[in-house]
Amino acid sequence: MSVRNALLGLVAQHPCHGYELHAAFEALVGGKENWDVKPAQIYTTLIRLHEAGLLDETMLDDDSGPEKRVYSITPAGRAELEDWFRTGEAGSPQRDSVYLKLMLVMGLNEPAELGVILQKQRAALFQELHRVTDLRQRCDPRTELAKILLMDKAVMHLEADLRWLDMVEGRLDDMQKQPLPQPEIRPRGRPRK
Amino acid sequence: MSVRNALLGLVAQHPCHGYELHAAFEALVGGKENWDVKPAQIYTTLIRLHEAGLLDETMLDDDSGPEKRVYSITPAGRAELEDWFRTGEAGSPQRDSVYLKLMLVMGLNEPAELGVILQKQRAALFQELHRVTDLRQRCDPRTELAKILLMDKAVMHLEADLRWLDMVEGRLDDMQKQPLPQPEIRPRGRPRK
DNA sequence: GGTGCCATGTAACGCGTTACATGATTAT
DNA sequence: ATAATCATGTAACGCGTTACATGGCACC
Repeated sequence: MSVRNALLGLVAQHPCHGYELHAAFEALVGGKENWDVKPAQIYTTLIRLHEAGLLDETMLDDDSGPEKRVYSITPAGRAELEDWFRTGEAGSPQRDSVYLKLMLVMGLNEPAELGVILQKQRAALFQELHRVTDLRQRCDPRTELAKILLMDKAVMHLEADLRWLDMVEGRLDDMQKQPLPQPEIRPRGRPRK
Repeated sequence: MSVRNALLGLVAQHPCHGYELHAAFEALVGGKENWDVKPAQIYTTLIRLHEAGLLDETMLDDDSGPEKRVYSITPAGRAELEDWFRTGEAGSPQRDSVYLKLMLVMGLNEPAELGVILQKQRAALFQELHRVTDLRQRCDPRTELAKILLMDKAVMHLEADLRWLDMVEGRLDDMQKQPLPQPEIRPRGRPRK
């Protein structure tokens, strides 16, 4: 959902065609390393924004290559953009695959796997942490402050993930004593009062 | 991508039909509060898993309601499940909408909006933090240890987000001195070496 | 025997990815 | 002229959500 809004915001700065917007988006988020948007998504999203009446579209044929669709923002688009700006978002809760793995493995009674999973997960997090801190070091603080902030956030989340893994490991023994939560299947028909 | 694997894992415990799996998934992740999977996704995902040869499907008509499709795991399915278990995942990098908002608003030269955005975001994070800590308090530590771990992770991430907002606020003045990163548009044709 | 709700799906759409198609431009 | 690569898309699919459809069960 963010790409859609980001495109609105970019077109709001000045009218653009798809290729420009792809490049602008990439510059905005600090390169493919951080967020690799594919051209296809740019183009299809622009079409939907146009169909929704948030962008105007006009064909332009300067004589420098293929015809371009140039988009500009409509009043409705600007309104939706302002709405987005003023809306706080709290990252959607708990879709944690590590948690799922642990629970499922416990259900399958393969306790030996538990250690392996935690180990692999820890390794992946460390590797990513290394990659990001590395990228961060290479940023020029005079011209890429924003990018640095992004990396800082990533680092903080990765560190939180690692601390959480420690917590989990500390409580593994306790957890193994608990059964998988059983689903509640209700009888059919109208509920008896 | 996790629903798919979670369903594999649940069917691996014992053969199931769609309704059961929906209930089992919900129990596994600790209720709609944490992860609200819609039945539609369960059913369509099961179909894809079957088409991919990871699940077997047989129709069952016990005389208690509509016919059910009962799924059981195939060897290929079990293999893919084990693969998933042994694979570490590091949450995909930086698709941060707050960052996007800040950058775009700065580009539009509406510096007054910056404070509003941070304020709304902080409010949303606090509210979510309150909701989660509340849920956590209500968990029974003797029977819902796993759920508590999930909540703890959510809390840690929300706290990280709030600390990051503080960092951002501290550097807002510096950031406003920097222009939007400009996209690089290359000339057409073959690059001159 | 209606009525309402529960169980089990199907259809249609939005977002995102991968693969492919088409024509333009330039180096050789 | 050819080949390479750039610029601009379209097509098809997976995941996820919302809305709708169908038929059985329980209750009045």
